[in-house]
Amino acid sequence: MTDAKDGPRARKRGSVTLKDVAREAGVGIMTVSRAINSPDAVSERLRQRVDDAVTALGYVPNRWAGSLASSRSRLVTVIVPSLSSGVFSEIVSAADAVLTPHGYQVMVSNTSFSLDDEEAVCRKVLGWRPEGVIISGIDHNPATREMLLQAEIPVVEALELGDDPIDINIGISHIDVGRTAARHLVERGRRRIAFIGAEMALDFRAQRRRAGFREVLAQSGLDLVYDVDHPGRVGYSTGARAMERMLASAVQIDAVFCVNDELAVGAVGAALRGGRQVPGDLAIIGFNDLDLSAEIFPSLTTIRLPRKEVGRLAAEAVLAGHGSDSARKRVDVGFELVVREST
Amino acid sequence: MTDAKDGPRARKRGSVTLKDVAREAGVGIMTVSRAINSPDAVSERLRQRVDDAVTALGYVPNRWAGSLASSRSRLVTVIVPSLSSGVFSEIVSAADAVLTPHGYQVMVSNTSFSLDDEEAVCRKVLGWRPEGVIISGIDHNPATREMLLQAEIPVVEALELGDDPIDINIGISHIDVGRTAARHLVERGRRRIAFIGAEMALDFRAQRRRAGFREVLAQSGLDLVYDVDHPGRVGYSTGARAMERMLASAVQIDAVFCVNDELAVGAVGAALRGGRQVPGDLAIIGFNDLDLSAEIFPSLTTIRLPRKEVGRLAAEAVLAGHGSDSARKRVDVGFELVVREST
DNA sequence: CTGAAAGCGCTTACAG
DNA sequence: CTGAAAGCGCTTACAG
Repeated sequence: MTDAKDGPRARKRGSVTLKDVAREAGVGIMTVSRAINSPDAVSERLRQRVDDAVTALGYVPNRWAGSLASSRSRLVTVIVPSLSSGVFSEIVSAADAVLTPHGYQVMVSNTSFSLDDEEAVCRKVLGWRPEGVIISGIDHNPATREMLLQAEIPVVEALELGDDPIDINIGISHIDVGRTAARHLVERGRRRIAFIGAEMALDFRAQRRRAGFREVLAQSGLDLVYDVDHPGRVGYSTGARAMERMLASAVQIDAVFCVNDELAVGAVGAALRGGRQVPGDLAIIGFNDLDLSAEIFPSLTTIRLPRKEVGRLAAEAVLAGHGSDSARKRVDVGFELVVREST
Repeated sequence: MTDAKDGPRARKRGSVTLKDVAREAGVGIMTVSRAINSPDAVSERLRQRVDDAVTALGYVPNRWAGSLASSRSRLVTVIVPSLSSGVFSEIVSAADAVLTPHGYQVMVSNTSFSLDDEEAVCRKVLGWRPEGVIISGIDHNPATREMLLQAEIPVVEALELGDDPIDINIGISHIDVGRTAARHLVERGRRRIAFIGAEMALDFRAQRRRAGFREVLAQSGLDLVYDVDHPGRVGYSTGARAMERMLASAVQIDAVFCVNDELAVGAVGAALRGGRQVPGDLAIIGFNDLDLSAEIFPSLTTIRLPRKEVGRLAAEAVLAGHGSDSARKRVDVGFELVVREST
């Protein structure tokens, strides 16, 4: 209420504009604009006068106006399924580390693993006219694909490789991850093998890891003796609760593939607390290779997706523009089985 | 090069504007604007025609133009020391959860724990004219304070309580956290007490936890028998390496305060791997109560800062506008000692 | 309920 | 090296 009569719509008080700086410095607004954006194109004397005026007034250029006039937003959007998972924040962090030095601002949005939310989020962020989009995975609503295509900006689908990328695609085969996990457990002589997942219905990459896992088990004449999509969100506690329930069941089990490391770390804790030896009684393997996974005791065998590299490459692809260089449109960053103490 | 002669500056091809939609629908641009922003103010028939045109053309309103014209950005900036730490991403996530439903977009920036980077980041993000800023901690360069003050928007300093907040302040006393940790170890009968930190020089909150810790030890006639600011970034592996080094030293130690849970979890792993009993030989206490901390074995005693509540309250404070209600300008969310197996 | 005018704060050309 | 004009794509406020 304090600004009720400050003029039409209480015109952003305090908001210093180019015109104010120009008046203060006694020059035209173009000189101010130049002094700020290409200092070399302005005489030393004027540049100094402008700088003083900018400082005196506390001028901060308005990016909306700048973007609108120049058709350049210097914005890159990163769309991830979850903001709180360490996995995705590392990708954002890696992308940010390459984009920020180039003057770009990263804008993060999350989809909560829902394709419909993804579509809504996508529509919303395109309104900010980003110069590139990094989006998780290859599964999208048709409308989402269409929007992204129409935007005519570099679009990177990250984390998983698909057959029909929108533009650029950087990731790995999650089916192969599952296969690799299964091979490892089978080679270790495990036969009574379980699977622990959570939020499986929404996580297509997790579904494919599970599918690859079962495929290889089947080749060895095995099937999952225990297979659970535990209620609750992916996280350490869900992994622990799932393991507790599994231990309480009558089923004999000698190995578990947890669909990611968060579940696996929780499962290891619960197994130990339940008096089981890991890997003696129970081998446990995860996916992601969180920083943590090497440091718990016993340390966790897992499969490492080079997350930071994905973030970095995705950002570089955005900087490079559309994936016109066809060789770079699809990058398999590969994954690595990291054998540690838990198997 | 493909768009070299598409007109002046290859005028964003593909970019559909309000005018295009208006032409398609056979109405004025104001009707389109209204049909989109306040559908109730437009006749059913026209609204339908506009909707059809929007869909047909794949129109996405340009937020730069909208923000510029309306002086509303619907943007809230969150400035954190690190993007990859789970602690900060949880705060961002909690803030996002309350802001998104209100039509706001959260923009995250990180300072790498540097006050100078913070100042630069601040200057940069204010150019996007956010309607609110949530910033970590109470330690800022004078220029940063000045900028934030001038912006005349709600500013929330989060995570720690200070004497002279810029605007709104939501957090806890980190000195008290340190005191609480010390009291707990002393009450448990520990006497040969160590401290493990990392990146201490840049982390003022961590410094104050350490100060409070030492203060209470001194009251019991004790001092740290081992005190390390381990090289490397805060993280699980740094905690593990610090513990390994400590175990290799000649000093007798029966308890450790790790300045945060990431270090503490790594330290627990390394202690176990080094053949120590936790808490038998060594009690370990951390700070933060990561989701993980309750699930490792032995589970970690720690001090819980209600991070999600901080994020939520900060976002709500931004929505409520300036902290004019003085009772709400300073919120002590409190912390809680969570005693578990590691002590 | 609908629309033509003016303007948000910049940058892009274009003149000097 | 410097500046006045035009315009980016919207919304506000004012008429009908």
